[in-house]
This record gives sequence, structure tokens and C-alpha cells, in this order.
Amino acid sequence: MRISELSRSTGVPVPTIKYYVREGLLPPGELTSRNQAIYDETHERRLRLIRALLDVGGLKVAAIAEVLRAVDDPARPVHKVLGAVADQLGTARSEDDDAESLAAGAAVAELIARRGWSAHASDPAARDLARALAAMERVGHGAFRELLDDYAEAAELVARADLGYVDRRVAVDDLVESVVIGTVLGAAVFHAMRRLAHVDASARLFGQDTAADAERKVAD
Amino acid sequence: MRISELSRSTGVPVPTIKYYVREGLLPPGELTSRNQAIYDETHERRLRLIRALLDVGGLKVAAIAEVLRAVDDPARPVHKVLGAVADQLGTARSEDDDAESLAAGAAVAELIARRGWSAHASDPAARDLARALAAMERVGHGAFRELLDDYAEAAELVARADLGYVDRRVAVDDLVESVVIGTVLGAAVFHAMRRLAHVDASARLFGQDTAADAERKVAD
DNA sequence: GCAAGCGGATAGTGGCGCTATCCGCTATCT
DNA sequence: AGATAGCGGATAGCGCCACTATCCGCTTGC
Repeated sequence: MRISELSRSTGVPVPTIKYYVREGLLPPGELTSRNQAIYDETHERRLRLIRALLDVGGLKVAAIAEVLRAVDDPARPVHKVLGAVADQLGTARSEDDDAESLAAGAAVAELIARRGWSAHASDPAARDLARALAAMERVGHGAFRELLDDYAEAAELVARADLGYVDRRVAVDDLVESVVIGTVLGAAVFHAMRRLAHVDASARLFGQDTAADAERKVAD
Repeated sequence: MRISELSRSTGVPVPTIKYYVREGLLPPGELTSRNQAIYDETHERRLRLIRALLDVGGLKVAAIAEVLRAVDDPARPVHKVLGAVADQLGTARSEDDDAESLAAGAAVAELIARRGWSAHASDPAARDLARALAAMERVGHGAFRELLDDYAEAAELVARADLGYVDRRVAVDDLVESVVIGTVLGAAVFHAMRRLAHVDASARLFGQDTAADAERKVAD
């Protein structure tokens, strides 16, 4: 397969494919001469994965490069890959040591203890959670903490479902890739689902014209 | 309060405040002369909200402008505001009419019917969900659909919690703003929580050194 | 009376995900 | 054998976005 066919079969423009290769997201084609290379279905598959992580997962190109490095690592301990993926999904970078952040960090540590989770408050995900709670506090919604256990319940439900799914796919396909896809795209799926559930809840509470509104909105 | 004090009290640089005013995120200060204006605690509050939606919620400046326009609308039907917010949280823009998208759209319509949700498949959230499922299909994970009902269960749980929270805040504070904050920041909270639950699940499945890994990672 | 700060306007910056162009070479068609 | 389309690789540029820097003439407060 030449690059133009790879482009056609995936819908990704040729210059973009070249760009992905440059950025280390996609392995280069195998050279058959100084300026001719062939690509196969692994490239096609990888390209589709890249687009999914980019368009639906919302990951940055650099983040995808790091995730794929972990995926391609021959000695790939699954939970390390999961950790690499989870880190790229986050936002927190700097240390926050204002009053709200410290309080939020303590609340997160309590939650982890209460839930008996095998995670540490220094985990990037825990830091992001603390960041979000600190932001809630700053806009006068510190009381949102009361929902943490409900959220945790739902998160456990989702995590259990994800694990079961990955477990079922072990024999079928590449385990590591399943974990990556489940984690990243699963987040997008849940995010959309939560919005949909809110639409339903809002319709029940505030009026029954929501579906009609949606119709009209789409017609615009 | 002058602009420099507003900047000091919120941590937002003065030129950035001016930028937000230009973009319509923040109302201008009240002029006391041709080139002097005063700001009050409503500006402070609004500025904190903007930063939360931007930094934690991940909304774009233009999206925040649209959300705040809805919030400030004197005749503000709550479910309209919620709709405006939900739309800004999404990603889908174009029509997808390939095979995967059509199948995914049908799956979403079925889910909505099965759940009895008062939402329509043309709702932006439903489209985003279909988009995510189509992406799953394209990377060979069409079987992920088996998890949809588990996800829906979790989403309902979260939506119920959110509604209860908003209900509790009706008397206390501005209802519309609570809805916005709960929707946007709640998404960030859940996203972090899901990652945390995955860390726990991964630790249980693949090894008990995850907490130690997190410690080491932070030390880097 | 004068430096510091102000509101407002305009232009510039850095990061990111591409995209356009050019080069010399090769595969393929006639 | 010659023409043409396409190739890999390199470099430069683009469009968007969230700021940021600079400048202007004008107050304010010491």
C-alpha cells in the first residue's frame, strides 16, 4: 500500500500522515528504495486509533505520542500503560498550594480512604480531582463535596464495567490497546451520556419541550 | 475597586481582564470619568467563574461568552441555559453519515428509548455519543456497546445527584449559575474520579505497586 | 505639579495541528 | 525510451486561540 492509498482508506490527508510520522505517532513505511515506501494494515489501524484519540478523545498530538510509546513498549506492564494514559488525560501541571487546594486535597485523601481505593493522593488523577474541587470552592460551591460519594459510586460502576470489558477482550485482541481505547474513548462516551442524562433530568424538572427544542436547534 | 485590585484579588493579570471584557465575558467596570472605572464583587465573582470554566472546565473563551450570555439573560428558562451549556461542552460539529455513524446513531436512539429518556437522538449530546461510539467501531471496539447500559446507569446516578444538589441550592444562591457550575465543573470532577477508580481497579488487577509508582512519579 | 495608574485601542507572541511548496528520485504507462 | 504522476523528505507558512505588550491621552492622589 502506498501513502496515497493509506490516505484514501483512512480519510487522513497525505501531508497530515507525513506530519504524524514526523511527530512519532505513526511508524514510517518500509522503504523499498530511496524514496518509495510501503504501508500495511497496521499503519491503517494505527492511523484510525490516532484520529480517534485526537478527535474524540481530545488528546494532544504530543500526548498521543507518549501514550503510543508506552503501548509499543515491548515490555509493557499493563498498569504502567494505563498510568501513562491516565496522566495524559489530565490537566494539572503546577503545584497548587492555596487554601482551597489544600482543603480539597484533604477531602480527596479522605474520599480515597473512605472508599478503600488503592490510589494515593499524589496520583495525577487525585490532583486533578482536588483541582476541580478547589475551583468549586472558589466559585462558592464548596457544598458540591456532598456529592462526592454519589460520584464515586458511579465511577466505580463505570470502572467495573470497563474492567470487565477489558477482561473479556484479553484473548480476542491486543489487551493494551483495549485499555487505552476503553480509557480514552470511554471518557468521551460517558461525558456525552452524562449530558444526555442531564437533558432528560432537566426535561422532567423544567418542562417537556426539550425534545422539540432539540429538533428546532438542529434545523438552524 | 480599581482594575489593579481586581487583578490582585483574583490572580488574573490586568491585560487579561481587559481581554475578557473585550470578548464579552466580563461586563466593563462602571465609568466614573472618561478613563476611570470601578469594579465590585460581582466582577470578582464573575472572573473566578470564568477562570474555573476555562481552566478546569476546559471551555473555550467563545463558548464561555455564549454560556454567560444565556446566564445573564433576564428571562432565563433554566432548561434553556442547561441546553446552551451542554452544547458548548460538546465536540460534534459536522454531519457524519458514514456507515459507522449511522449504526451508532441507531444504537443511541435505541438506548434513549430503552431508558425512557426525554431526549431526542438529534440532541447534540446524543450526536456526540454517537460520534464516540462510531470511533469505537472504527478502531475495532464495536463490542464496547455492551457497556452502554452500565454507563447509562452510572450517568443517571450522577444526574440524579446533580439535580438534588441544584434543588438544594435553589433558595441559597443563584440557581442558573449553580446549574452551569454543576454541569461544567461536575464533568471535570467525574472525569478525575473515573481515572482514580481506574487506578484502583488496575492496582487490584495488575499489581499492588501503583501507589508507590505514583509517589515516584511525583518525585520526578 | 508630577509620577503612577487608568481605560481603550492595536499589534504582536507562542503553541498547536496541520498545510503548501519544493526537491530530486522512481514507478508506471505508452 | 520518454513522459508523467506520484513518492519520501525537508522547510516554511497558515489559521486559530488565549493571551501579552505597547502606546495614547487622561485622571488621581500624593
